[in-house]
Amino acid sequence: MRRRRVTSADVAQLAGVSRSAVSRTFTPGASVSTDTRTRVTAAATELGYRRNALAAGLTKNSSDLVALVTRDLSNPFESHLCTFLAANLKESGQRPLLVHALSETDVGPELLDALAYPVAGAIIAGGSVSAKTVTDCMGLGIPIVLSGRVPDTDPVDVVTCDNEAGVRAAVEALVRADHRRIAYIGGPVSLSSEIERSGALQRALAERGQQVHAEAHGDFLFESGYRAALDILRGDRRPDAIFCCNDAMALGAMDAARYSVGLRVPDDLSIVGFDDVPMAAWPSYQLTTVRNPVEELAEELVALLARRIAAPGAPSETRRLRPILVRRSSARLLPAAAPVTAPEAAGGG
Amino acid sequence: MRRRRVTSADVAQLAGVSRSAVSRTFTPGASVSTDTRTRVTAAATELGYRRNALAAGLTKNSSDLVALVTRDLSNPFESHLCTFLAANLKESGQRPLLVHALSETDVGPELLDALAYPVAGAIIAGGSVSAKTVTDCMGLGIPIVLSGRVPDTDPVDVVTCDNEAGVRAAVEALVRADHRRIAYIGGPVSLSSEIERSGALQRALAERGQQVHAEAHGDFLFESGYRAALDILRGDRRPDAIFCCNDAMALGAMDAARYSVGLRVPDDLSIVGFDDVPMAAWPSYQLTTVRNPVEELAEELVALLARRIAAPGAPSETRRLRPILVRRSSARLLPAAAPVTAPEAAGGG
DNA sequence: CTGAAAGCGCTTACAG
DNA sequence: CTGAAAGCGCTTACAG
Repeated sequence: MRRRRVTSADVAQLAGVSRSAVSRTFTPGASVSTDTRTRVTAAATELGYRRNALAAGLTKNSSDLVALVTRDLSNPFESHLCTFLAANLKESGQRPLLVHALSETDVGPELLDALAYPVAGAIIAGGSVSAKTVTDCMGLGIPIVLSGRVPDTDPVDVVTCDNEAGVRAAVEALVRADHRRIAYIGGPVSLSSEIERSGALQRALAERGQQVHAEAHGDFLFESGYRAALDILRGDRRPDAIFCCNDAMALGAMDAARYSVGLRVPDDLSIVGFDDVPMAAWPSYQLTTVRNPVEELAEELVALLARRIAAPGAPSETRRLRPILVRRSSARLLPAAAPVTAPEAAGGG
Repeated sequence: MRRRRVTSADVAQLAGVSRSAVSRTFTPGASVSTDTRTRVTAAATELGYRRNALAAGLTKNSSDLVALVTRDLSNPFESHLCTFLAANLKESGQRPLLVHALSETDVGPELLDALAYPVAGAIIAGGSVSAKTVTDCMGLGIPIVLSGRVPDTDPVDVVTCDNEAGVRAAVEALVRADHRRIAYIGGPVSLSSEIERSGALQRALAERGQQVHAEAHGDFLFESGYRAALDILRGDRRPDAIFCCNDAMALGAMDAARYSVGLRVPDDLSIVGFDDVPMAAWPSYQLTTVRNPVEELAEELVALLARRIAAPGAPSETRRLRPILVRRSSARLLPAAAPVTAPEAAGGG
């Protein structure tokens, strides 16, 4: 029972105007008389006219579609980010075309495939992007902004958090509370967030005459944090703190410490995460963590994309958002020197 | 530096064939000679040709786009479902156009808006749909399938789990283990999953000569489960078990019981959830829950949509998936009568 | 401000 | 199997 779609010609006829007039009525900023606009609007309502975005896009060779690339929506940080991205995109009159990437190391294939649609741009919310993919997109004139991942090669717009400052704040708080054997659970070694955070950890510790006490790697998921913690905690030289590259692994590590090794957190072992996903605040965990400002991240990504669309030639930009150390009971820390919620307190050194 | 898009005409010229031939080469099942196909493919590769999905869709008045309607991707069940939906859609050659609904009670406005694109259909993964919205979509000839929500009016395709059987299995296990004061934490009273599960709970208890011991309602989020549990547990007549309409609230309830009221779970209080989200299996919770088969749900939704697209006139269908009671340590239960993982064990009464 | 006309890139009967 | 031609529904110079 698929009715013939009502077109601008139908509306034009009913309103007694040309199709151009109909088009103009629905194009913000176009010049139409009030009278025409009124009649067109009335006719459109009566007929239930809905502009065909496909046809509009064809003509303009662009659309209100934005490729939203994700890797794993089951990852709480990623899904949280996508919620905010969806809201922000809607607000700016754009629609997310969801691109589900398979490979952790390059979302290229799926992204390129999605470019069958003349998307206005692409936002990489999850997964990584190879230098080649960035080049390809730029060659095709597709604006692209990345969340969190800093590719070492091509210049591209990125919004990420200031990992150095975040890690530094965590280390400072741990060391000040006399932690001397700080272990690390990292993510996949090729990812920029892992590279930046582990590097920052080494530097921050070195400045304080320490070094990473033990290290293991996971895949950013709970289970891998659990296993990594077991590896670390079963060695002879037990750490007094574990810093984790993200919250999901930190939660896993905490469960391993408590339920498999029988340690008290934070009395026997402090645990610190990174991101501040909703679960970090749950009573069972009360995870001390570096808050990755996800709401701001979403806003900036959409804003940066808009800027890039408006000015394709502008120099690329990397925006670093201020993280905040959120003190909860999973780490044995001294009282904060300054109110932790004040913006100054977020700074590193 | 937006290059002119390479079109089928460019490919046709290079290959020395007509545009029709190019189109046929990229249309599965169309008749093209091997020779033509080879030359077209070569030319397309050389030029970096990418079929313009917008133009293709315009002609066919349909597309490979499927509206994927969500309400809150921060909800673990919903995001988990979307992960699988994205994978299944990709497999069937479709692309999700992400529609972010604002209202819990009717995703209509955003969905209708998204129909500016000639989507092949719509999948409602989150949020509810009003009868009017269903009618509107059917009037527009847009196939629509719902996850979990059973609208009381219009006939529409639905995939949901057998709530009656799931709740019954949980109640049976609780009662068999001598629970006599079973409380309930429900979701928003207008949602079909709430209606079905609370109804099933009452019936299952009534058959065993019991009734709901106490009741409170939340919004399916952790915090609301926490608060609802406090309400229930602070009354004089303390329950010996709480059955929750979904896992997120069950986890909140467990934390409230343990950390705010000081109860031992399951010694003082059994807690049972519904869904089996990943966190339910975490050592801190070990939540006994009714598993909502999310992977199968995603598969069936995509399959049902495909069927509906192929046969628009077929009678509408409601598929109920078999839930399974997953026994973990949050509820004091007797050993399962039969192997819990065997399909027969999922049955209700 | 307005309309006639061309064009966006593809697909699909149609005729061969 | 193949190509010429019409058409999908809209937008955009262009001329008025």
